[in-house]
Amino acid sequence: MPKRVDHAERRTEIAEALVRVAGRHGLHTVGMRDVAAEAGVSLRLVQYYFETKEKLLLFGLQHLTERFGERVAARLKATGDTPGPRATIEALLMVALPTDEESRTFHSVLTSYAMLAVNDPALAAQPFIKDPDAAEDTVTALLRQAREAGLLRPGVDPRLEAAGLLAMSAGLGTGILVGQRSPESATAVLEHHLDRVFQGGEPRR
Amino acid sequence: MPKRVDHAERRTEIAEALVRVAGRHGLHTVGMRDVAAEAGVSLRLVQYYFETKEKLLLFGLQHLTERFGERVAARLKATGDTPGPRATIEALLMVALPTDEESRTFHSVLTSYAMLAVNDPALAAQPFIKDPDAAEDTVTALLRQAREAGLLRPGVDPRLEAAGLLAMSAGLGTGILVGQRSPESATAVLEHHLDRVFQGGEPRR
DNA sequence: TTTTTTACGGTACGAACGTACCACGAAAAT
DNA sequence: ATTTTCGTGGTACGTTCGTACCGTAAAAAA
Repeated sequence: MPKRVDHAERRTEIAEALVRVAGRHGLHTVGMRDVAAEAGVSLRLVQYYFETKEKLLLFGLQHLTERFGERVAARLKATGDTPGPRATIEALLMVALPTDEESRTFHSVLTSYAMLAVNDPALAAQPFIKDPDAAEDTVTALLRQAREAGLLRPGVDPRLEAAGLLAMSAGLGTGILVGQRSPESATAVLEHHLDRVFQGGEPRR
Repeated sequence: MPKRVDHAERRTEIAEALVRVAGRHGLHTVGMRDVAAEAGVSLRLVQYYFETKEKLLLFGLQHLTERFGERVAARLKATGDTPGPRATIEALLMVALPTDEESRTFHSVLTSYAMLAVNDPALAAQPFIKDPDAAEDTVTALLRQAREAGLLRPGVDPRLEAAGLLAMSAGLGTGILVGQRSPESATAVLEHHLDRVFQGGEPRR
């Protein structure tokens, strides 16, 4: 009974199954059969929608970065009503931290992809965050805006600071993932750093 | 002609072969046969010295973290003669950056291990840096020492700052690895951040 | 000197993997 | 009404992987 099927939708479902099993057992363990089982379809179907495993992996990465981008955007809009550049930046950095199960999956699978990409040109060609430097540009813009409002300490270079902030957040994320650090201590570190970037404010304890 | 052989030495040789092929083709691709070929021994020998792949992987991680620790220590001693806490910290953060081939391998293989450890209890039990928080402790001590010498800006918490610094360095490292950032820009970011942690000094450009 | 380890080679086995092939009912196109 | 295309299942093939088994020369122990 082949009623016409939306390929894009099916591919998305399968890609999400891929991400789920990758989050549970590690990206290196997932085979097409696992993806098929997780998606509740036959192995043949996975083959049908993605001819090869490489293509499935590639699409999975694309999908994951998109989802992540959406998550960030959503978080931004949610915090956007009560602005203040610092709060916005804080929110931006926090979504990257693996606090709940979903963000843990994001972080670990995305990082696994990154490690694959180190020796795989096809994956390396794909960006790991929607428009690679979009996040950096956003934070940079936010910092510039803050500087013009006189909220920044003198001597802070928005571009360099943005890069540092993002890198720190990523590094802290990995730390949480491997259990070296708790989410709370990670946010404390971030908070403390932001205290050193932004002018005045709270004597925080 | 079985002249008595130093097991520890052989195991080390094999482990280094493992690290080399992991660095070249990715940790996920290495099989026992690859390791054997790279080490110039037979598959049987790898089996002989490490009964199982899991044990080989485990030992490989241990060995890698040791090598990394030694590398850091060496760099520290090299910079130790011309002290100044800032120079020392800078050196410490720089060794973690994947600039040459060797450090690229360190970073990528170690990070791959970290991703494996996320869903593998046996690996998760092993630390990824010699004495997990040794680096953090060192940097913290250095910062305290700097503070007492009046070199730090006020309000800097040594412990939190150390954690942030290390996380930033790790994050920048990954950025370099995947080609999102050049080593030069990474050091620029680090430098800029240190400028904001340490008192006075250079008007830098 | 006989016996037991030690260090090592070769090879085969069972499982799992990605992929290719064959089949088939139903809808769309002709 | 016939033919083509689409969505899907099943299954088998070739490869590779980790591991286990068998054998054996030489050194150490007896």
